[in-house]
Amino acid sequence: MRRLSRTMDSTPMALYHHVRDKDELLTLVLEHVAQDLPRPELPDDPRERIIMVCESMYQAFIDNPWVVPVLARGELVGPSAVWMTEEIIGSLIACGLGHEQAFWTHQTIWYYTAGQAVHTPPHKTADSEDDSAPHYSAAAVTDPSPARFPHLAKLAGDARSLESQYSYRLGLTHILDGALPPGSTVR
Amino acid sequence: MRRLSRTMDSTPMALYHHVRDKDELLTLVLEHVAQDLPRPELPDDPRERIIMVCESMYQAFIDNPWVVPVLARGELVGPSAVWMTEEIIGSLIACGLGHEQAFWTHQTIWYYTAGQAVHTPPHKTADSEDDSAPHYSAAAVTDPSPARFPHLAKLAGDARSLESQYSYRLGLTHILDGALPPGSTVR
DNA sequence: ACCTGAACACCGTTCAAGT
DNA sequence: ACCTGAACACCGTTCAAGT
Repeated sequence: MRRLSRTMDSTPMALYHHVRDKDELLTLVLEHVAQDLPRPELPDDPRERIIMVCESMYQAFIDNPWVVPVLARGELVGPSAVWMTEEIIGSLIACGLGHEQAFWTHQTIWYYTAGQAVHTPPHKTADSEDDSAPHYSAAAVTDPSPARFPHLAKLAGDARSLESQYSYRLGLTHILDGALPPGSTVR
Repeated sequence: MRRLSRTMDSTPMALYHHVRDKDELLTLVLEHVAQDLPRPELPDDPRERIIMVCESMYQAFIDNPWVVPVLARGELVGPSAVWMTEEIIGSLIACGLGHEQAFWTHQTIWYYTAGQAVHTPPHKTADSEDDSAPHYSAAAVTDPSPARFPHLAKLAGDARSLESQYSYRLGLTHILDGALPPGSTVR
């Protein structure tokens, strides 16, 4: 609130005349973002629809990282983004799931998406400025002892390239493969 | 830091003589928590091993919710918890995955686990006290218009019971079913 | 070596007051 | 109706000083 009011050359308290709370402000911005989300043309195949909706949802989180912790508090999604939930559940049903299964699978997808979004560092913006203040940075698990952690040791070298090859889509397709009835779609 | 020092009847600055940073302190506590984690006896079947390790990982997050955002910053896991990663990747390989596939599937599981942990509200502790300060609470998607959101409308009534029936294990098994080669285990 | 006090630059929010 | 200033109760951290 203080920072925002500063960018507007105003006082913190001016904001409180338009908004009860920081929470109310966040909700309003959330809905604003939700309204601006592009609504892509979806393919006919329900499995492909799910993937496309989920990827735009994921992209929305990457573009607006602050949203994820706010949504995690469980308040609201911004009504203008509800079509995504509807679309995912509907397409899951079209893939042959029952209503309950569809709901649960949506839940799984949601957790996966939010989890990855939380762990994806926000865009390096211009004002990152490479800080160079050393702070305390813990030694990562760069070289695990091969004796105790043989598999990690084997992976250690290629960790970066492996991580870069991982994609949101990969995990999503695994979830779908595991949740959808076999043969629901050509694949 | 200030709050902690207050509970110790000390000054904020006393802490800084033992620790460079808030980050260093967090890392130390993180490692302390990691060391106290119970290490369950694991079954022989690799798929069951994965499930058991993941569930204790998930339980650890539920018990220590503050850990999740800290880990999300990507610094460190606490060396004493690395055995979990090793165990999961090893068991995935034992299920028939290649090293890369195992790494990626572990990644998927991790995102799913973190995502669900973030969304699970912390234990209602005694000091929650039901606040009763109304604040701003957004109207949830309780009754979606059946015209625009037919599936959500159908689910709306049972949302609570459906959510309560959902379990961490369900999503996890879906991921495993989708990621593991077919017939890798009896199922 | 270990701790303290004062200070700096932040937060969200309340309350009484100004136009 | 809209904005302000002073105040309260918070943050993490630095810096000079005390024992």
